[in-house]
Amino acid sequence: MTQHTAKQEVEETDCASDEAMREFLGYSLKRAYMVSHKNASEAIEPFGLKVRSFSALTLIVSNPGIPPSRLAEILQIERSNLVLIMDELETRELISRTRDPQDRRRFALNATLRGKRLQEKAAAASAARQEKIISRLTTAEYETLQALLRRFEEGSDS
Amino acid sequence: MTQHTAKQEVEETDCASDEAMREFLGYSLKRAYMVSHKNASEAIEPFGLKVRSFSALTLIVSNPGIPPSRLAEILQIERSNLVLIMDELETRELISRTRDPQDRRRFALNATLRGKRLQEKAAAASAARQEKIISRLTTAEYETLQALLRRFEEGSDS
DNA sequence: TATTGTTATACTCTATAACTATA
DNA sequence: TATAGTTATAGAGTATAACAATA
Repeated sequence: MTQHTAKQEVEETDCASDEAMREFLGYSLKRAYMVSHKNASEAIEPFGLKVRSFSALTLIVSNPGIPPSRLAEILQIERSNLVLIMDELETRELISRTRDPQDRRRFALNATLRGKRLQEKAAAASAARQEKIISRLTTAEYETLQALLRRFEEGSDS
Repeated sequence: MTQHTAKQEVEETDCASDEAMREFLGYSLKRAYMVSHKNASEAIEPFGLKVRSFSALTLIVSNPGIPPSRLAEILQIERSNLVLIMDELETRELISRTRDPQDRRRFALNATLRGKRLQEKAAAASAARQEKIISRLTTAEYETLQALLRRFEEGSDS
Protein backbone atom coordinates (compact mmCIF):
# COMPACT_ATOMS: atom_id res chain seq x y z
CA MET A 1 0.00 0.00 0.00
CA THR A 2 1.44 3.38 -1.05
CA GLN A 3 1.61 6.33 1.30
CA HIS A 4 -0.68 8.21 -1.06
CA THR A 5 -3.38 5.60 -0.67
CA ALA A 6 -3.01 5.64 3.09
CA LYS A 7 -3.43 9.40 3.15
CA GLN A 8 -6.62 9.18 1.11
CA GLU A 9 -8.02 6.64 3.54
CA VAL A 10 -7.36 8.82 6.54
CA GLU A 11 -8.99 11.79 4.83
CA GLU A 12 -12.04 9.76 4.02
CA THR A 13 -12.72 8.92 7.63
CA ASP A 14 -13.91 12.45 8.24
CA CYS A 15 -16.96 11.93 6.08
CA ALA A 16 -17.54 8.26 6.90
CA SER A 17 -21.23 7.50 6.60
CA ASP A 18 -23.70 4.66 6.91
CA GLU A 19 -25.12 5.27 3.45
CA ALA A 20 -24.02 1.81 2.29
CA MET A 21 -26.29 0.19 4.86
CA ARG A 22 -29.34 2.19 3.88
CA GLU A 23 -30.16 -0.09 0.99
CA PHE A 24 -31.09 -2.66 3.62
CA LEU A 25 -34.48 -1.86 5.05
CA GLY A 26 -33.60 -3.74 8.22
CA TYR A 27 -30.92 -1.20 9.03
CA SER A 28 -33.38 1.69 8.95
CA LEU A 29 -35.95 -0.43 10.75
CA LYS A 30 -33.56 -1.18 13.57
CA ARG A 31 -32.53 2.43 14.02
CA ALA A 32 -36.13 3.65 14.03
CA TYR A 33 -36.99 0.89 16.48
CA MET A 34 -34.11 1.87 18.76
CA VAL A 35 -35.28 5.49 18.84
CA SER A 36 -38.81 4.41 19.63
CA HIS A 37 -37.75 1.89 22.26
CA LYS A 38 -35.52 4.37 24.04
CA ASN A 39 -38.30 6.94 24.17
CA ALA A 40 -40.92 4.49 25.36
CA SER A 41 -38.54 3.18 28.03
CA GLU A 42 -37.93 6.65 29.38
CA ALA A 43 -41.63 7.48 29.30
CA ILE A 44 -42.78 4.47 31.31
CA GLU A 45 -39.76 4.13 33.60
CA PRO A 46 -41.39 6.38 36.25
CA PHE A 47 -44.16 3.77 36.50
CA GLY A 48 -41.69 0.98 37.21
CA LEU A 49 -42.37 -0.63 33.86
CA LYS A 50 -40.17 -1.77 31.03
CA VAL A 51 -41.34 -2.03 27.44
CA ARG A 52 -41.68 -5.78 27.92
CA SER A 53 -43.79 -5.61 31.08
CA PHE A 54 -45.83 -2.70 29.73
CA SER A 55 -46.64 -4.69 26.59
CA ALA A 56 -47.69 -7.70 28.66
CA LEU A 57 -49.81 -5.56 30.98
CA THR A 58 -51.45 -3.79 28.04
CA LEU A 59 -52.38 -7.06 26.39
CA ILE A 60 -53.75 -8.47 29.63
CA VAL A 61 -55.88 -5.34 30.10
CA SER A 62 -57.24 -5.59 26.57
CA ASN A 63 -57.63 -9.39 26.60
CA PRO A 64 -59.11 -10.29 29.99
CA GLY A 65 -58.60 -13.91 30.96
CA ILE A 66 -55.86 -14.55 28.42
CA PRO A 67 -53.68 -17.55 29.34
CA PRO A 68 -49.88 -17.12 29.52
CA SER A 69 -49.32 -19.45 26.58
CA ARG A 70 -51.43 -17.25 24.31
CA LEU A 71 -49.78 -14.10 25.63
CA ALA A 72 -46.34 -15.54 24.92
CA GLU A 73 -47.50 -16.42 21.43
CA ILE A 74 -48.70 -12.88 20.73
CA LEU A 75 -45.55 -11.29 22.17
CA GLN A 76 -43.44 -13.82 20.32
CA ILE A 77 -41.46 -14.78 23.39
CA GLU A 78 -40.92 -18.12 25.09
CA ARG A 79 -43.39 -19.09 27.80
CA SER A 80 -40.47 -19.58 30.17
CA ASN A 81 -39.39 -15.99 29.69
CA LEU A 82 -42.87 -14.72 30.41
CA VAL A 83 -42.94 -16.24 33.89
CA LEU A 84 -40.70 -13.65 35.54
CA ILE A 85 -42.64 -10.82 33.90
CA MET A 86 -45.93 -12.21 35.24
CA ASP A 87 -44.37 -12.82 38.65
CA GLU A 88 -43.40 -9.17 38.88
CA LEU A 89 -46.76 -7.87 37.68
CA GLU A 90 -48.53 -10.15 40.13
CA THR A 91 -46.29 -9.21 43.06
CA ARG A 92 -47.06 -5.57 42.35
CA GLU A 93 -50.75 -6.51 42.30
CA LEU A 94 -51.20 -5.23 38.78
CA ILE A 95 -52.50 -8.57 37.50
CA SER A 96 -54.01 -11.72 38.97
CA ARG A 97 -53.38 -15.33 38.04
CA THR A 98 -56.42 -17.54 38.54
CA ARG A 99 -56.83 -21.15 37.48
CA ASP A 100 -59.06 -21.73 34.51
CA PRO A 101 -61.82 -23.98 35.91
CA GLN A 102 -62.39 -25.56 32.48
CA ASP A 103 -58.76 -26.57 32.06
CA ARG A 104 -56.85 -26.59 35.31
CA ARG A 105 -53.50 -26.56 33.52
CA ARG A 106 -54.15 -23.00 32.39
CA PHE A 107 -54.21 -19.70 34.16
CA ALA A 108 -56.50 -16.82 33.33
CA LEU A 109 -54.65 -13.52 33.53
CA ASN A 110 -56.58 -10.42 34.50
CA ALA A 111 -55.53 -6.88 35.26
CA THR A 112 -56.50 -5.54 38.67
CA LEU A 113 -58.05 -2.11 38.98
CA ARG A 114 -54.63 -0.87 40.00
CA GLY A 115 -53.10 -2.53 36.94
CA LYS A 116 -55.65 -0.94 34.63
CA ARG A 117 -55.00 2.49 36.10
CA LEU A 118 -51.24 2.15 35.87
CA GLN A 119 -51.49 0.91 32.30
CA GLU A 120 -53.60 3.90 31.36
CA LYS A 121 -51.12 6.36 32.83
CA ALA A 122 -48.13 4.63 31.27
CA ALA A 123 -49.87 4.44 27.90
CA ALA A 124 -50.65 8.15 28.06
CA ALA A 125 -47.05 8.99 28.96
CA SER A 126 -45.75 6.80 26.17
CA ALA A 127 -48.15 8.26 23.63
CA ALA A 128 -47.25 11.80 24.68
CA ARG A 129 -43.56 11.06 24.15
CA GLN A 130 -44.27 9.42 20.82
CA GLU A 131 -46.12 12.54 19.73
CA LYS A 132 -42.91 14.54 20.06
CA ILE A 133 -40.93 12.20 17.83
CA ILE A 134 -43.53 11.91 15.13
CA SER A 135 -44.22 15.63 15.05
CA ARG A 136 -42.32 15.82 11.76
CA LEU A 137 -44.82 13.46 10.20
CA THR A 138 -48.35 14.43 9.27
CA THR A 139 -51.19 12.27 10.53
CA ALA A 140 -51.57 10.81 7.06
CA GLU A 141 -47.87 10.01 6.86
CA TYR A 142 -47.96 8.37 10.27
CA GLU A 143 -50.84 6.18 9.22
CA THR A 144 -49.09 5.33 5.99
CA LEU A 145 -46.02 4.30 7.97
CA GLN A 146 -48.08 2.10 10.29
CA ALA A 147 -49.88 0.48 7.34
CA LEU A 148 -46.66 -0.16 5.39
CA LEU A 149 -44.99 -1.67 8.47
CA ARG A 150 -47.87 -4.08 8.98
CA ARG A 151 -47.91 -5.09 5.34
CA PHE A 152 -44.16 -5.64 5.45
CA GLU A 153 -44.51 -7.73 8.58
CA GLU A 154 -47.33 -9.82 7.18
CA GLY A 155 -45.56 -10.27 3.86
CA SER A 156 -43.10 -12.59 5.54
CA ASP A 157 -45.52 -15.45 6.05
CA SER A 158 -47.13 -15.58 2.64
CA MET B 1 -65.61 -13.09 40.64
CA THR B 2 -68.78 -14.74 39.36
CA GLN B 3 -68.73 -17.88 37.30
CA HIS B 4 -70.42 -15.99 34.49
CA THR B 5 -67.56 -13.50 34.33
CA ALA B 6 -64.99 -16.27 34.38
CA LYS B 7 -66.72 -17.95 31.46
CA GLN B 8 -66.70 -14.76 29.42
CA GLU B 9 -62.99 -14.39 30.06
CA VAL B 10 -62.22 -17.87 28.86
CA GLU B 11 -64.27 -17.33 25.73
CA GLU B 12 -62.44 -14.15 24.96
CA THR B 13 -59.06 -15.85 24.91
CA ASP B 14 -59.92 -17.44 21.61
CA CYS B 15 -59.85 -14.11 19.83
CA ALA B 16 -57.08 -12.52 21.86
CA SER B 17 -55.23 -10.02 19.72
CA ASP B 18 -52.41 -7.49 19.87
CA GLU B 19 -54.59 -4.69 18.54
CA ALA B 20 -54.14 -2.71 21.76
CA MET B 21 -50.40 -2.48 21.13
CA ARG B 22 -50.76 -1.24 17.58
CA GLU B 23 -51.32 2.33 18.65
CA PHE B 24 -47.65 2.32 19.64
CA LEU B 25 -45.51 2.66 16.58
CA GLY B 26 -42.61 1.00 18.39
CA TYR B 27 -44.55 -2.25 18.56
CA SER B 28 -44.99 -2.40 14.80
CA LEU B 29 -41.42 -1.22 14.31
CA LYS B 30 -40.07 -4.03 16.46
CA ARG B 31 -42.08 -6.70 14.71
CA ALA B 32 -41.08 -5.47 11.27
CA TYR B 33 -37.47 -5.30 12.44
CA MET B 34 -37.62 -8.84 13.79
CA VAL B 35 -38.91 -10.14 10.45
CA SER B 36 -36.19 -8.30 8.60
CA HIS B 37 -33.43 -9.37 11.00
CA LYS B 38 -34.44 -13.01 10.84
CA ASN B 39 -34.41 -12.98 7.07
CA ALA B 40 -31.10 -11.18 6.80
CA SER B 41 -29.56 -13.58 9.33
CA GLU B 42 -30.64 -16.59 7.34
CA ALA B 43 -29.46 -15.05 4.09
CA ILE B 44 -25.92 -14.29 5.25
CA GLU B 45 -25.44 -17.24 7.58
CA PRO B 46 -23.93 -19.38 4.76
CA PHE B 47 -21.16 -16.77 4.53
CA GLY B 48 -20.33 -17.12 8.21
CA LEU B 49 -21.62 -13.64 8.95
CA LYS B 50 -24.09 -12.27 11.44
CA VAL B 51 -26.02 -9.07 10.89
CA ARG B 52 -23.58 -7.30 13.20
CA SER B 53 -20.42 -8.47 11.46
CA PHE B 54 -21.98 -7.97 8.02
CA SER B 55 -22.86 -4.38 8.91
CA ALA B 56 -19.33 -3.73 10.15
CA LEU B 57 -17.79 -5.30 7.04
CA THR B 58 -20.10 -3.34 4.74
CA LEU B 59 -19.20 -0.06 6.38
CA ILE B 60 -15.48 -0.85 6.24
CA VAL B 61 -15.80 -1.66 2.54
CA SER B 62 -17.62 1.59 1.86
CA ASN B 63 -15.47 3.71 4.18
CA PRO B 64 -11.87 2.61 3.60
CA GLY B 65 -9.51 3.54 6.42
CA ILE B 66 -12.28 4.18 8.94
CA PRO B 67 -11.04 3.94 12.54
CA PRO B 68 -12.84 1.64 15.01
CA SER B 69 -14.01 4.55 17.13
CA ARG B 70 -15.86 6.07 14.16
CA LEU B 71 -17.28 2.71 13.14
CA ALA B 72 -18.59 2.14 16.65
CA GLU B 73 -20.15 5.58 16.55
CA ILE B 74 -21.96 4.88 13.28
CA LEU B 75 -23.14 1.45 14.40
CA GLN B 76 -24.13 2.91 17.75
CA ILE B 77 -22.30 0.26 19.72
CA GLU B 78 -19.58 0.54 22.36
CA ARG B 79 -15.99 0.45 21.12
CA SER B 80 -15.34 -2.42 23.51
CA ASN B 81 -18.03 -4.51 21.86
CA LEU B 82 -16.59 -3.84 18.42
CA VAL B 83 -13.24 -5.41 19.30
CA LEU B 84 -14.39 -9.03 19.06
CA ILE B 85 -16.17 -8.35 15.78
CA MET B 86 -13.02 -6.83 14.30
CA ASP B 87 -10.92 -9.68 15.71
CA GLU B 88 -13.08 -12.20 13.90
CA LEU B 89 -13.11 -10.29 10.61
CA GLU B 90 -9.34 -9.90 10.80
CA THR B 91 -8.73 -13.55 11.68
CA ARG B 92 -10.76 -14.53 8.63
CA GLU B 93 -8.64 -12.08 6.60
CA LEU B 94 -11.67 -10.09 5.53
CA ILE B 95 -10.28 -6.83 6.93
CA SER B 96 -6.91 -5.44 7.94
CA ARG B 97 -5.99 -3.31 10.93
CA THR B 98 -3.11 -0.94 10.20
CA ARG B 99 -1.83 1.85 12.42
CA ASP B 100 -2.70 5.34 11.29
CA PRO B 101 0.71 7.00 10.77
CA GLN B 102 -0.76 10.44 11.55
CA ASP B 103 -2.17 9.35 14.90
CA ARG B 104 -0.63 6.17 16.22
CA ARG B 105 -3.46 5.64 18.69
CA ARG B 106 -5.80 4.89 15.82
CA PHE B 107 -6.16 2.02 13.46
CA ALA B 108 -7.22 2.31 9.84
CA LEU B 109 -9.63 -0.47 8.92
CA ASN B 110 -9.66 -1.72 5.36
CA ALA B 111 -11.42 -4.59 3.66
CA THR B 112 -9.20 -7.11 1.91
CA LEU B 113 -10.04 -8.29 -1.60
CA ARG B 114 -11.49 -11.37 0.01
CA GLY B 115 -13.52 -9.23 2.36
CA LYS B 116 -14.89 -7.14 -0.49
CA ARG B 117 -15.91 -10.21 -2.44
CA LEU B 118 -17.59 -11.84 0.54
CA GLN B 119 -19.43 -8.63 1.35
CA GLU B 120 -20.70 -8.42 -2.22
CA LYS B 121 -22.02 -11.97 -2.17
CA ALA B 122 -23.62 -11.58 1.25
CA ALA B 123 -25.19 -8.26 0.25
CA ALA B 124 -26.65 -9.86 -2.88
CA ALA B 125 -28.04 -12.78 -0.88
CA SER B 126 -29.53 -10.42 1.68
CA ALA B 127 -31.05 -8.18 -0.97
CA ALA B 128 -32.52 -11.18 -2.79
CA ARG B 129 -34.21 -12.35 0.41
CA GLN B 130 -35.45 -8.86 1.14
CA GLU B 131 -37.04 -8.77 -2.29
CA LYS B 132 -39.26 -11.68 -1.34
CA ILE B 133 -40.57 -9.98 1.78
CA ILE B 134 -41.21 -6.62 0.18
CA SER B 135 -42.89 -8.11 -2.85
CA ARG B 136 -46.22 -6.96 -1.48
CA LEU B 137 -45.03 -3.38 -1.64
CA THR B 138 -44.62 -1.42 -4.83
CA THR B 139 -41.30 0.30 -5.47
CA ALA B 140 -42.91 3.61 -4.63
CA GLU B 141 -44.30 2.24 -1.37
CA TYR B 142 -40.92 0.79 -0.45
CA GLU B 143 -39.24 4.14 -0.99
CA THR B 144 -41.95 5.89 0.99
CA LEU B 145 -41.35 3.47 3.85
CA GLN B 146 -37.60 4.07 3.78
CA ALA B 147 -38.09 7.84 3.70
CA LEU B 148 -40.62 7.84 6.55
CA LEU B 149 -38.37 5.65 8.68
CA ARG B 150 -35.45 8.04 8.21
CA ARG B 151 -37.56 11.06 9.03
CA PHE B 152 -38.89 9.32 12.13
CA GLU B 153 -35.37 8.42 13.19
CA GLU B 154 -34.04 11.91 12.63
CA GLY B 155 -37.01 13.51 14.33
CA SER B 156 -35.71 12.28 17.66
CA ASP B 157 -32.75 14.65 17.83
CA SER B 158 -34.43 17.88 16.82
C1' DT C 1 -5.24 15.77 30.61
C1' DA C 2 -7.88 13.50 26.85
C1' DT C 3 -8.48 9.88 23.40
C1' DT C 4 -7.95 5.13 21.09
C1' DG C 5 -8.06 0.54 21.49
C1' DT C 6 -8.38 -3.11 24.68
C1' DT C 7 -9.64 -6.33 28.64
C1' DA C 8 -12.56 -7.93 32.11
C1' DT C 9 -16.96 -8.08 33.89
C1' DA C 10 -21.80 -7.68 34.87
C1' DC C 11 -26.37 -7.32 33.40
C1' DT C 12 -30.20 -8.07 30.33
C1' DC C 13 -32.49 -10.68 26.82
C1' DT C 14 -33.34 -14.83 24.67
C1' DA C 15 -33.35 -19.99 23.80
C1' DT C 16 -33.42 -24.86 25.34
C1' DA C 17 -34.16 -28.77 28.12
C1' DA C 18 -36.34 -30.94 31.81
C1' DC C 19 -39.70 -31.20 35.37
C1' DT C 20 -44.99 -31.17 37.46
C1' DA C 21 -49.68 -31.19 37.03
C1' DT C 22 -53.21 -31.68 34.34
C1' DA C 23 -55.73 -33.26 30.04
C1' DT D 1 -49.28 -39.10 24.99
C1' DA D 2 -49.64 -34.10 24.74
C1' DT D 3 -50.03 -29.48 26.75
C1' DA D 4 -49.54 -25.41 30.33
C1' DG D 5 -46.77 -23.50 33.45
C1' DT D 6 -42.43 -23.54 35.69
C1' DT D 7 -37.37 -23.94 36.80
C1' DA D 8 -32.63 -23.87 35.74
C1' DT D 9 -29.23 -22.71 32.73
C1' DA D 10 -26.53 -21.34 28.80
C1' DG D 11 -25.77 -18.19 25.20
C1' DA D 12 -26.17 -13.78 22.94
C1' DG D 13 -26.04 -8.78 23.11
C1' DT D 14 -25.00 -4.75 25.58
C1' DA D 15 -22.99 -1.47 29.12
C1' DT D 16 -19.32 0.03 32.43
C1' DA D 17 -14.90 0.58 34.48
C1' DA D 18 -10.11 0.34 34.25
C1' DC D 19 -5.79 -0.05 31.82
C1' DA D 20 -1.65 0.96 28.29
C1' DA D 21 -0.22 3.62 24.47
C1' DT D 22 -0.39 7.87 22.32
C1' DA D 23 -1.74 12.71 21.62
